[in-house]
Amino acid sequence: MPSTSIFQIYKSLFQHYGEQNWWPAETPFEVMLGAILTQNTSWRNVEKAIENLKAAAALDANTLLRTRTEILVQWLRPVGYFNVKAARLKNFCHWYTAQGSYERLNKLDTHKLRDELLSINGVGPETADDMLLYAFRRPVFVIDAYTRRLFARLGYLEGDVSYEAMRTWFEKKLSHVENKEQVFNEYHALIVQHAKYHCKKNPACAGCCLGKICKARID
DNA sequence: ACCCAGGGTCATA
DNA sequence: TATGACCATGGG
Repeated sequence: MPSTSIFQIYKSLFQHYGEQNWWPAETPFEVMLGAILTQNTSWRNVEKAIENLKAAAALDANTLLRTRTEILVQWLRPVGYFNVKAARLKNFCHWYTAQGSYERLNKLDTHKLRDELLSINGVGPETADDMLLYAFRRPVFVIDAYTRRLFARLGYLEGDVSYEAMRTWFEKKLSHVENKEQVFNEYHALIVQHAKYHCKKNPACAGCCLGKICKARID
């Protein structure tokens, strides 16, 4: 286990990349739709689909529920898996409207809200945590493939530990920090940013995903 | 031509 | 519980 703290890695990433200002969306509802649409899909493609929904003035639960699946699928085409995701969006909208409103949902404690989100077919642990962190501003640490890969390469964890085990591990390591919600928000975004723009563009980073930062300040 | 992208569900053993 | 198949467009 490397000696550098998990919080120190955060500080290094933040110093290197700066604030990420996630999630790129205008409303909590848009955050939640985007979280489903970006499943195993590049954000660039999600933006196109969101644009289609906005152009059709269909970025709300009731309109989406009224929209015929054949039409919705056309709007979702750029994200891939459009048949699957059209069904998942409708599942989500059914749940969302049944809950009444965002304000009402936001009254639930984080554990209860997480269970509710996970009960929706098409919302798994990572998508639920995206929603909790970026739509409901709860201090939940999101685990994604980049997080697994990075911290496995740095020698902190095995890459195949369960989602829950890894999430609680991070939350424990960061249990002392102030403004947890804000730190978790930036941390996840920074990990994605790092994976997208550093590892691939820095050949020297081939074996160590934290690249220059890792060699200069962490290892 | 191949691989990956801000995953999740379902059938099978 | 643990794999594998499947979903499907767009960019490198």
